[in-house]
Amino acid sequence: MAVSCQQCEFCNHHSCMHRVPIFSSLTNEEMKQVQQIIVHRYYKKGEYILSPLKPMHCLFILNEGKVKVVRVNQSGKEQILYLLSIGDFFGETALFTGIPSDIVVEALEDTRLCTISKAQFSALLKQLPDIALKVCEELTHRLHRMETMVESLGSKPVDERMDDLLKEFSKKYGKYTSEGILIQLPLSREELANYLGLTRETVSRKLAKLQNEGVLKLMGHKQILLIHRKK
Amino acid sequence: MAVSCQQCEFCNHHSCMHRVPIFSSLTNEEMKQVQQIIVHRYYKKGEYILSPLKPMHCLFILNEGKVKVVRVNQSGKEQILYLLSIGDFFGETALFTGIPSDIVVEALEDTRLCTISKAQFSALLKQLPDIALKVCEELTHRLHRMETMVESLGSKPVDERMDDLLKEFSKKYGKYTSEGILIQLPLSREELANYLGLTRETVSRKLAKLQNEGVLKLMGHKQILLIHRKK
DNA sequence: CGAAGAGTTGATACACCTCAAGTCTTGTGG
DNA sequence: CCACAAGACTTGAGGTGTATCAACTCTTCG
Repeated sequence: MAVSCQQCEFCNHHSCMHRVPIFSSLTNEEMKQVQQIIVHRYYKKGEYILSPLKPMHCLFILNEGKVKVVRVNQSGKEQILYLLSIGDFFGETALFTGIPSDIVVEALEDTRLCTISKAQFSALLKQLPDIALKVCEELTHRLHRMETMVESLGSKPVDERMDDLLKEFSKKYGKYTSEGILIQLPLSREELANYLGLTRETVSRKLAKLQNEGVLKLMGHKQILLIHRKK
Repeated sequence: MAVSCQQCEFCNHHSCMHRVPIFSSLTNEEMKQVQQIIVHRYYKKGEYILSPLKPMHCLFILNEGKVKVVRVNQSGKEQILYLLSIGDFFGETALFTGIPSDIVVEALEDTRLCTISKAQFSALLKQLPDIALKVCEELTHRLHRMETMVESLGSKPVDERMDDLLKEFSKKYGKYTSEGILIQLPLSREELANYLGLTRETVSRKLAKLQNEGVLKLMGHKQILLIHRKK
């Protein structure tokens, strides 16, 4: 259950502002002001934060935890669009367009986030135009990310998509060890498949193949050790 | 060859401004001011407007014609990302991020566009913050479009992707006639394939199948008649 | 420790890709 | 305006890789 915590023990409001790119250009005074209108919310692992059945017209900014952003099509198949972490935001579609929300956002871990209502964010943008610039930058990065994903799904062979995924995950979730890079997987095999446009079985087989080739080592269901030399 | 036309016979500078969403909120006075810094360029059908070999750090706004925005991967395969028409812009990646340009933009028809240098656009955004808001809106629409494309390439069967393409094209390029919707195709079969993540042969076969089913009628290489009842 | 859920592996089917040959458009030049 | 050549498209045959279905094994967590 989501807990709203205008003043809660979990977080230092001041420090969390600094982690958010779209507010990075603000002065301390301005940040204090933004803190006034932020509502903190807390979600447990597995909870739905947003879905077409439960639309919320506000901007969500991730403060702690990880979420997946998913499209579910008519036949029930999921396509993962984003894996978001600290500093990332979502909910922009409802804020800047009239398009009804068609995404599902689910907490992959216990997650804490800041929310700002549409009305208050609009007012904020008018008052502190620098934020709009930062939002443009962030949106452009996101757009570039999606374009790369379109290229990948549309015209890259599956093996290459797997390599790219391992590269991405080693950067985002990997830790260097003496034997290689240890990746803490935030997704199940099925979710990996839904990210890559494949089936769970194919992902299994591809990972097994890479293990046989000595590229990586599967450590239980939730960790992968990338052997050095291959990135 | 690109022709720069600060004052040219092709275009009425004033009227073209009104067609561009990102400038739609401006007063006449402000529009006049924007017109001062715009450089018009003209490209012939088939010309490359932008490519990694010829990066240009400016915002491009389409005034007349159509362009395709493409990613080309190492093995030479093309993935079409966007088909842009009047009022659309591109070049935002170079403007808002430090990411080197990795797209190719090619004129599908004789094309006229407005360009604004990075420096002047930055100044403009500071001076007229409403523009930044409009840019956010447009970027969000583009992002939503790309997310739909990711969903489509990642988790929709090919037949459904074809249907979606026909729907999209009938809206963008179709004209109502007594027999159905006549689509003027801006793309070759190969380009359609590069848009859908398929091969030219598969597109041919799918279209032939739809023709056999009475859904559409192929009229030469560049037109499709969508028979009524099926959208 | 045990049960439920997640993952793996195998056999088979099928859809798309590849390669190749042939046909049709289209636009140009006579 | 017609003929023709080049390019675009279509069609066929065969191969490949991923999806599907099913049985089984392994992790994980209460």
